Amino acid sequence: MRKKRVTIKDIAKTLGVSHTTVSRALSRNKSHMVSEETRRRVEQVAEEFSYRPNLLANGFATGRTGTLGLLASESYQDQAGTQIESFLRAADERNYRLLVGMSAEWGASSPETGQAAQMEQFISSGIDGLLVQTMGDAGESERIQAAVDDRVPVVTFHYPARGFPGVVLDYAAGFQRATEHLIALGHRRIGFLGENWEGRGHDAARGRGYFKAMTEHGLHPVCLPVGRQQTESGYRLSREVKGRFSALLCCSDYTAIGVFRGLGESGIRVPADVAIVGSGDSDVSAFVTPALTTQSTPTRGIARAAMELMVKILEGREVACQIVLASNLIVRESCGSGAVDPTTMPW
Amino acid sequence: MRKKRVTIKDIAKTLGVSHTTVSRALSRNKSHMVSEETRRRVEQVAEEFSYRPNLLANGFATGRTGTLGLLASESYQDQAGTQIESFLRAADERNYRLLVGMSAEWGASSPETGQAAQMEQFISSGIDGLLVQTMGDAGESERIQAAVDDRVPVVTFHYPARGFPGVVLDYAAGFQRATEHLIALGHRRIGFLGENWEGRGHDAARGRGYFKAMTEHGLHPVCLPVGRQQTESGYRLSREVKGRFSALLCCSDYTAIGVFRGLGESGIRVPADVAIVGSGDSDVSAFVTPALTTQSTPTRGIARAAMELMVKILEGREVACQIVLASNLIVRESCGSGAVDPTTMPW
DNA sequence: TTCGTTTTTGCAAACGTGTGTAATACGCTG
DNA sequence: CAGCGTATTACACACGTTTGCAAAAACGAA
Repeated sequence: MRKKRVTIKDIAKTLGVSHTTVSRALSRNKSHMVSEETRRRVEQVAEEFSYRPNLLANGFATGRTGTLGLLASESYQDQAGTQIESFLRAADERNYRLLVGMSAEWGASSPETGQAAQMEQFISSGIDGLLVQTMGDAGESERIQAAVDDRVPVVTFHYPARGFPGVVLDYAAGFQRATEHLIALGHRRIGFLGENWEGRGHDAARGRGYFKAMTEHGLHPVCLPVGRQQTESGYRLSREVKGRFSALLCCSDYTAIGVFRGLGESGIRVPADVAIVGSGDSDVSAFVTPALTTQSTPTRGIARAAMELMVKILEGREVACQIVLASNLIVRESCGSGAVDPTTMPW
Repeated sequence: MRKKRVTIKDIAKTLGVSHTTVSRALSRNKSHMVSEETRRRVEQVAEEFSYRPNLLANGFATGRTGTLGLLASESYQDQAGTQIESFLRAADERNYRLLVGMSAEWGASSPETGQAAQMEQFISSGIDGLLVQTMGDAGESERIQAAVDDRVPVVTFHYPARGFPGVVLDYAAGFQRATEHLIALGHRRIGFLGENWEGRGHDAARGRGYFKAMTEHGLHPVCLPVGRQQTESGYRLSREVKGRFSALLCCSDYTAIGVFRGLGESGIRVPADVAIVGSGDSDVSAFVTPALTTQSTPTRGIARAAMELMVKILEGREVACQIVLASNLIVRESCGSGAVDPTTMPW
């Protein structure tokens, strides 16, 4: 910006060699060697001039930039931080940089700021690959397909998207298990608090698991739709619980915390009067009172696996595969099946 | 990657004009016009071929890439998500892309993955400007100076860094006010739970405000150092509270939640036995029980202001300035000065 | 027609790096 | 000494775009 860059040509000039030689000396390349003598001299001058390669030019010349696009979904507000952090860490370990975007819901707001536009920008910026957080709603795969148009390899995470390799968390099985756990505890009137119900949106898979468990046991599934502000929504929805439900499944730990508060204000006790299960196993979930029984979401594991998959694909060692991660139920106090010392939990 | 890109030369060839003309037709540039007729034809073909400009080449040619580097600090784990999201939104509004990094503590782990290395990578990748989350510790300004070396404009946020424009939150004043609030409520034995105490680290400014208020009232300041896992640390530290303190100031809402839990298990009531103040005004803070009195941290405001400052600097409309944002105390239940309906709080 | 002015277009260089191919130098073998 | 292989280096072009400068075209007026 303000200072003139040092380029390989500057180094070449000082040493009286061609810039080609400098380039080869610095990028340890198998084809076409450079004499050990020259390499030392080049490296010394490079060090002396504190030369830094221009990654832009490098990427421009080679077609690979060492940058990946990460497109997170803003509907996972509460987890977004941990999720992005995990990816940053995983990318850093493999010496990749991350162009991060957070997309609004599909079709929401102006298409300019939508997911498709973001992908377009990322691809134009020369990313080597694209990591997309999926929500599992209908037509998602086709939209990604249309936007990316095979220009760059894609790895999805969270939900499966047809035709794309990805890391998938089995939310449905997890929530089915959670529901069955509640049923086993004797609950019959079990409600589901999720942002979306049936078909589209990122709570749908959990909804399916819940639905399956309920109907298989001849019980009637009921959904209370949660809004954007998860904690506040839980708080508001708690008013509708009284007498209707003996147990609630929340698609987010934060929703559950809002419910805690609301029920507490109405004098309803958790878990004595109403059992509650959350989702996400966020850092606080073990420390709220009562400690939250929750569906674990291995955010860091997802990031790590997705990153590894991407690298494999970029190196041509893998073509297409879906890695399915299990989602465990972490039983604490809020479901009423016994207290657990929070410090013994395996984070 | 798999498909061949459409370039301006392809368009030029189809129309039988030079690629220069196409370039000018597409980048609405004042100098050297293109006839209205030609422009229409170019735009039509570009549309037809679904041409996308190669931002890499563009940036390479112009020296500006439309990408900013955002270097967040991982010690703000709990806020990182909201913080990054806010920046993504602000960047998107101004049509900038964001290369995001999260740095370990200065000097921690290998220097390869440290903050300096990240900055180096970002600058090499051709960012137009660098947004750095500061922690306010000694020597920070010099380290940034050394790493960036005037190659790219810098805007810091959270804490002031000598010599750099930035958006600053007045943590010290905020915590001083919070401490005085507790003193006014009659508390004398007030403890401070922060990651760092005195001098370095990102809780130091809060510590100074606390220290000032305490000593000015002839009271003895005491610090309980918090570890990485804020919630868990709060939980553990709560054991040391009994009989020692009547009030605690926590540098994070999550630490406060951990404390809640620990005190509750020991039969100590909040706020009846111990008053607690948090920091961050995170989404859950109004919904835990008791609702948390907390120092507000206008995360979104910081991002917006920092982004605006950066854009001004890039456009040459501003040179150096520090924008100071106030940090308010949001009084809820946990400090014992009265209950507040959480839904009436101004988020 | 000729000239001058304005508008439009093209040429060529530049940005920093990588890479295929040719050139040079050296040593070895026959 | 000729011939050949090998190790090292240089030349030249490519990547896709912008941009200064000059050339061409268009137009109006003398």
